Amino acid sequence: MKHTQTLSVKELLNGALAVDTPVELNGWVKSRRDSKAGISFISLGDGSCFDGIQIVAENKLSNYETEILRLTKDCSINIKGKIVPSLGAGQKFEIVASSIEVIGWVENPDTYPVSPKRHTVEHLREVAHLRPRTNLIAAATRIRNTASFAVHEYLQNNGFYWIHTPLITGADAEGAGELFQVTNFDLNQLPRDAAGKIDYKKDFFGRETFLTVSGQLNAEAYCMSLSKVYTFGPTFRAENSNTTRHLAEFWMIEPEIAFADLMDNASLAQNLLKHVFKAVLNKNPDDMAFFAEYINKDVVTRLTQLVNQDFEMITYTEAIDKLLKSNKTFENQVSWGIDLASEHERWICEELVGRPTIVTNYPKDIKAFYMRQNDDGKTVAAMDILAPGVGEIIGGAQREERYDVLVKRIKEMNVSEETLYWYLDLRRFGTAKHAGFGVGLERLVSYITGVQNVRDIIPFPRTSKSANF
RNA sequence: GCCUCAAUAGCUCAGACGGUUAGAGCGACGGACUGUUAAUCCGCAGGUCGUAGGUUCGAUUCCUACUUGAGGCGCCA
Repeated sequence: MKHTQTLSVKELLNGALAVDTPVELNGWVKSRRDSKAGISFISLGDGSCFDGIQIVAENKLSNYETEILRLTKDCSINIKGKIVPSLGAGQKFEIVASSIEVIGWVENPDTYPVSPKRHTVEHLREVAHLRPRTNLIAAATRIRNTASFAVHEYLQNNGFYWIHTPLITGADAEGAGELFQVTNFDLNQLPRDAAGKIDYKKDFFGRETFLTVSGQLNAEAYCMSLSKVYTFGPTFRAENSNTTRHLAEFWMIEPEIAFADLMDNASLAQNLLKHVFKAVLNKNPDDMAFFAEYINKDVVTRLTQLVNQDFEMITYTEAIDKLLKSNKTFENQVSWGIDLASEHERWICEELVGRPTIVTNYPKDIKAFYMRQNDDGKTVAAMDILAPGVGEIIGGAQREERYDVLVKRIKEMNVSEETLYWYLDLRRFGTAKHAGFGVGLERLVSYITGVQNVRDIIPFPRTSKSANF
């Protein structure tokens, strides 16, 4: 039976144990400072929170000369000692060690890729298995966790059911981007039919299949029974996108609400985002302070303001009007009917509005087949939420619930009616107006933290020509 | 997919009309000092200048191709 408790750094720093209580803890050395007076200070981290706890190691420890003085960043150690009020500034509590056991040394600290200095994110991506040991990636990871949990929390508290939609899909016609094909064919010996075409009847699923680009269509089926549903999982796009805001594999949150229109949709999106912002501000103040100090000084103030402020709403037509009157020259010419280019979106949310902006009612010709046609015959009930610095973090719409209108759109836009028969069935049997949207988790966390590249928000980024680790 | 830029020490970067021994900061290592906090100060080691060709008496420097990385655009979340 152990006499001591093993606690996390977070618990200890929060004062979970009374002074003088014996304690045991495990973690990794963040830094070590020696005094020739015969005392070393080890900052120990275990990832439970941003800060490390200070370990005081005196030279009377049996392995002081042989081991303690050789500790470098990220050596793993076990400490037994007791918690005491700190004599130094900077922390309330510290641990006086009665024993320190080295669990794992760091080989060749001179070439260790995450040495105790600032590194570029580009370098850290090349050592993605070691980068969680940096303050930057650890903080982003904790915030990603808070944001994810807060999404579930908000939706669950508001009557939504989490639907586990499939990752493998036969629907290749969602128009949301290029797909990764899923097959167990031997690619060197593809079975052919009489016409010489690849015979997918012989493939695992007996048809062509792909990784999903969105759970939306499947979620809509469940929405037409459970009323308020959402998906939250990985999504795949085989676009050869080379930007700071695209990944081939990313996580998306897609709520879908029945008997709801575009305004209900926008309101849900806004409340969901505000809840997530609030949760991060409450649960990760230390991590956010780090981003404010090293990445973008505005990240905390802007989130704080947003929590208490409604997002700006503007129609596409109004946006075009403002762009035309802006007296600014854009690379891409502005006229009603164009798809907004990045420079236009940036101008709208960064310069015109200065905070996240909901743009609604886009021309139907630049949007997906399932979006509900407005009475003007020219626009659809779509919405994008644009965030300064990141661009589109949410895309959504009220869905076309009228069978005839939907069929007409499918034909006009050359979408495969055959593979979508089941989707059309939803309009034939008890259809109802409904709406939903997709939030890119990485873009959301990128906006929250100010970290510019989504490759640094997801643990192991997958992009074109890059799937290491 | 298109365009642009980059590749020199473990990391971040300088550098040279093409010409002996290629520099700095950080990190590592050694020392001084200190209840220290990204400590401070002193010192030491560390390089096939991305790969393959070409031009040249001579290329890390110029040219070409390739590889890798980054950024912008498009597509979107």
